[in-house]
Amino acid sequence: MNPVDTGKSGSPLGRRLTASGFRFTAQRQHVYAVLLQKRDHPTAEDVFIRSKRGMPNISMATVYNCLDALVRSGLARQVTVDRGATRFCPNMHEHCHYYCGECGTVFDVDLPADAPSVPRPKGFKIDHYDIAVHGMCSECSNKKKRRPPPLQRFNGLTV
Amino acid sequence: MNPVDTGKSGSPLGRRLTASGFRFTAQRQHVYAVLLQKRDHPTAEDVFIRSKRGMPNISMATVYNCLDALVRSGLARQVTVDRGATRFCPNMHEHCHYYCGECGTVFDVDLPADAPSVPRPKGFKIDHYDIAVHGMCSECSNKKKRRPPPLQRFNGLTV
DNA sequence: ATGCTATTTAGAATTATTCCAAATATTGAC
DNA sequence: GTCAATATTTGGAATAATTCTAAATAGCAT
Repeated sequence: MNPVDTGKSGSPLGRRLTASGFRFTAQRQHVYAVLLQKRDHPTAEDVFIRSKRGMPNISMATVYNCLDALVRSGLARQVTVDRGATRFCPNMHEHCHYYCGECGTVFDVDLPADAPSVPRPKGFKIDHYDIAVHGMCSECSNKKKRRPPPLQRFNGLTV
Repeated sequence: MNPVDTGKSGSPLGRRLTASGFRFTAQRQHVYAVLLQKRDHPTAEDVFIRSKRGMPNISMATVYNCLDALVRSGLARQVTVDRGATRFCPNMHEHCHYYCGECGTVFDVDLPADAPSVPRPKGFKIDHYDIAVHGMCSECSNKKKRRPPPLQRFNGLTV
């Protein structure tokens, strides 16, 4: 069915959860499937809405719980590129996130093998690192070029 | 007075703000001084509390506005290492943030001159990038080693 | 099948941030 | 320096994001 796993208890998903001390539940399986299905870095609320399609009674609290379990089990990553809702990403390859401050899109770019390793301060135990690149995607820069004037500042907010 | 600037209108601060289309105000000057004073990556609320010491009538909305203006003027950076309140950092050198998931501390580590540059996808205009290293600081790892058992899981939260 | 305990649920509660409208302050022009 | 134009500040309300709670349910080891 799904490109990656989403299987029963003996599946990678089930094993990962169990190995991290979590139980394998229908909700976690479903939320994980939802994450894999559309890799557009959805927020918890996005995941909630998508999850309800196949599991109408799932609750927001459960979605948060499942996402946490997935993150703690190494099956997904939290993406906090800016203020506002946290997003989630099931891509566990070493990659960085490109964030367009115009339209809010986030996309992955795999890091080259000769990864830009980070300094390791004495005593600090590194779990993982996140690289977020902020800027403007090509679509948005094109739009900007065409329509330059209609731009005003209200209370420090550019609209 | 302050190690960096914080001066009057002709100061770096004033010039930076003006160059970005912002006005130079006492509140922005004060908030910036507060940021420089204790570089522990305070949240907006921390900044609010600290700012009230020298400027008792400043409001939370103003603190947000000032912090935004500073960020947009290139005088401070937003630090979003995890869910929860955004933090602020006046260190504009190229550096990365080390975040201890145990105690929540964030500290800076300057990047070596031969910086780990990131890929530049075609058409994407890079403004800046953030590197957040997640793990456990030395203090916390020491504490953990000494007291290993008292650790329980409540609703997916490790306490 | 049974018991222990994690998980789920709905909704309340909390936290973080943004919005609003009126008062005030800054800046540039005269 | 005065004035007008407009950005900023304020306090409070409103919204958004996340966490908490207690009771019902379900997973897993025995």
